[in-house]
Amino acid sequence: MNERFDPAQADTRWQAAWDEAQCFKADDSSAKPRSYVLEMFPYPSGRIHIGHVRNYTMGDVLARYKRMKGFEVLHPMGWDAFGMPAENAAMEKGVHPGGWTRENITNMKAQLKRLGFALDWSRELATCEPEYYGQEQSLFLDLYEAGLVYRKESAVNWDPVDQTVLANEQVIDGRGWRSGALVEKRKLSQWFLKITDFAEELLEGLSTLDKWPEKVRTMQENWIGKSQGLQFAFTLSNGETLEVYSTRPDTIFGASFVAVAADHPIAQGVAAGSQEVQDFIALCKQGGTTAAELETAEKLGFDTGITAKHPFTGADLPVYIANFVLMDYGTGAVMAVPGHDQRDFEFATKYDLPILRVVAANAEDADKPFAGEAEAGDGICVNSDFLNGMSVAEAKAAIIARAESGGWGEGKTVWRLRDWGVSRQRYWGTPIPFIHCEVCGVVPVPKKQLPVTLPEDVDFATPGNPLARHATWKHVDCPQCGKPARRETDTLDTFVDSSWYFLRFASQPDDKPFDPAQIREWLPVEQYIGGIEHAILHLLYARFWTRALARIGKIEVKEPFGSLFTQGMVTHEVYSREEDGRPVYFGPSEIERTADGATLKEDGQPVTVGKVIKMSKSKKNVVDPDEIVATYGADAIRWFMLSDSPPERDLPWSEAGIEGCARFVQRLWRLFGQHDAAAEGEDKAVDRKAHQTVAAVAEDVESLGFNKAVARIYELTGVIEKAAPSASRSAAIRTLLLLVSPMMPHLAEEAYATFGEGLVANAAWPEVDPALLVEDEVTIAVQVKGKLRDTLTVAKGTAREELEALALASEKVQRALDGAEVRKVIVVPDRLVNLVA
RNA sequence: GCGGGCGUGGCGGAAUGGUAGACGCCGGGGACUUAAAAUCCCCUGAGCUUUGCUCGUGCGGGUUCGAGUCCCGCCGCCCGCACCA
Repeated sequence: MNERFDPAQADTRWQAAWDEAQCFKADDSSAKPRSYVLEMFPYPSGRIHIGHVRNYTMGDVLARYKRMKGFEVLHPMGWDAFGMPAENAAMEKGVHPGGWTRENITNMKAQLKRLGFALDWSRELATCEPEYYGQEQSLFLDLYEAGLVYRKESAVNWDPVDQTVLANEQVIDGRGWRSGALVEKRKLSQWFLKITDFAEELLEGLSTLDKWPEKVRTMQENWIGKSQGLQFAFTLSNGETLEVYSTRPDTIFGASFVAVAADHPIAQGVAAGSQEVQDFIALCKQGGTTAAELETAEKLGFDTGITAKHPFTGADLPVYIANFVLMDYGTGAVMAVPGHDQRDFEFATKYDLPILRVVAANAEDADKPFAGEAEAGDGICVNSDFLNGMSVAEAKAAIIARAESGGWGEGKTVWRLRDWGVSRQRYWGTPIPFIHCEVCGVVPVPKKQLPVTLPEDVDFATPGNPLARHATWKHVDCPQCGKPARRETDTLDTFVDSSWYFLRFASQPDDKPFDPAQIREWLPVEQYIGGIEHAILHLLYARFWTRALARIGKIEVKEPFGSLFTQGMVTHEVYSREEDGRPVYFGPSEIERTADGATLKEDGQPVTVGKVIKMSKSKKNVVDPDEIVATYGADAIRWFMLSDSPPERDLPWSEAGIEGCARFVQRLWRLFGQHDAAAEGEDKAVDRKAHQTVAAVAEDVESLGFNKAVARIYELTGVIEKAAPSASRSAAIRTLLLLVSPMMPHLAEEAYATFGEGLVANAAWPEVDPALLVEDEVTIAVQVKGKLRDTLTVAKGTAREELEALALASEKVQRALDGAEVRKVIVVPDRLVNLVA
């Protein structure tokens, strides 16, 4: 063997060998148990970044490990290839989105290959290819037939920069999630998916996802936002009625005013005759929507002069227009109970409205004053006529029953979740397969005419939708009546593309989206790995799409991802200098890092070492995976991605760290070179350590505790290095090689080749001898009054009495006792002895 | 404001209620070398009167023979959500 491992030549050689042997091709007809390991597929931006490397390395280690454990593993890769950046590139550089995207895919695929991932490239897919999006159109038509797709005129979130419609989820603090531009409201005819039909199911389903992070489940639960309450109508003094919704109908006797949103019809009606009201409404709409602004925003109201009659007391409650009431939730109007709702409390305080107590800890507290804030908690009803004495829950049920029997209201469940608007006025997306005919209306494209492909000749010189202004593309004959008609020019939200790609990976026939039999074999995905930023959007849509396909009988599985893991970001220090009052940033490659600071290589002068934050181009604190691979090899960067930080937390990148990893690669190489099949002799300690490590690393990998697995591998390496040559030592070297092979596959292959046993990629995970997991000697802690004073090395299973005697015999213990009488002795066998004096 | 998470050496982090700081990085010392690189060995929480002792897991209490771990109350940081009736 060579003295040094040379990744530059070994990496590509083994990557070619795996391709040649088709090692990672998943066999659909395999008799082995299945394991589907999936990482979120990337957008083909052109270059992979270090976050991809971390994500895919984790998945790769798990996939390779599962293969070694005897599973038929599906570990595929593809491209989330539609979307805005390709059109931006077209506008900026004059390149075609298709050409730009496909070139990026070629580059990024080469980059992924250089990292040696065990992927089944035969199943590679790109959502921008007609083979994929044509099948998506077919599924879309199926959902349409099932009544889960519809069109409606709706006010949409219009992004003036991207010139497109955004879903609610894509609007963050009133700004487009991609462009950051302030979103406007516009009325457009839009395509929708009936995700609200699945609200209950999607909520219920969360409870079955016990291998998902609690945090993600909570976020989805909040997003779906189920609430139960009473909807009822007030009769107004002007003769109209006003529907309100309340989740606290038990507090109805505490209502002291009614509030409507600024854009509620009542408000609009009052505004028609009053400039003052119009000004107030304008003021309400002006308010910011960021968290900080909302928190400090003052409650503002305008008395309309109208009153509402209380259904029980008959009191006339003033109707206010209030800035804290939202038009798009519930009915856009609320009954305000200041005593038991903080917003109402603040409002009532400001406008000097009555604050009544209708819930108290007990009946004696019925007239207890409020301590400057509303009491939203549980208790019993007071000052509430027939509800008095009931708990909040009882009173809710009672009032709803009363309203329903009286016919003036009904119990109602309100959801925060809205239907999913999927229309995008863009070119680079899946064409929505419909035709608009003046005679027949909206007509689906017949399935045999699919795919509806995108035209190639498009211009991006002006903003707006290139499909809509294309000279010929949209002109077609109506499939029903044959008269001239017009194609739908909207394309689908790219989140639709990523809502079923995991099904297409499992099965990709030419003539249909997938084969249900294969879906049954592979799904659900055993382990899904990706970024937390997809906690709501992608993951909720994929769950919905899967359930929708299940409902119409296309598949059986209801939850696509059995276990979900969200990995942390890769971070790095920021280097900067102040120049002309603003910071100038430098990349890590321009910097010389010293013990207590950093200097710029170019001039040798110091730079400021800033915080460790997420890598971003604007701060220049990025490293290029390709450069790292070229310098240190694929195995070193893979090892770094797994080391030190727990995978769910952020991983701070450092140049010293990657060098340490590269050193360890060489250290292992030297150790592997010491493998000697002819060595003789047993070394029980080495045997034991090796077997314990196999068991522990298996456990760590299965729970994705890669940092712990790495630490154990270091330990075993240290033990073997120090051991004298023996058959045990050689066996341990071989074991170590197998353990690191999922993590450092190139190094492992290069060394394994000298054993003449074929590819380590096809090797089995080492068997564990349970007898060797148990130590026969243990170290016992001896404490005096809970403080460690000595340790004893004894045979495992030494009797309590003997341990106590040995402990008392210790000189150190006697000194610590200092003649005091031992009053109590606690013995935990094989663990410790505690002498209490 | 609500929900969730986290606070352990210079740094990343280990620790079924049972020897705190595994493992790695940084740093220091030494060996090898003409020299360097590479490699190997040793040290590396703080303090002290250094065969050893004391303190030490954000702060203050508590439970326990024994608490980083459990309970109560604070402080700080991070993430998510948010005038959702």
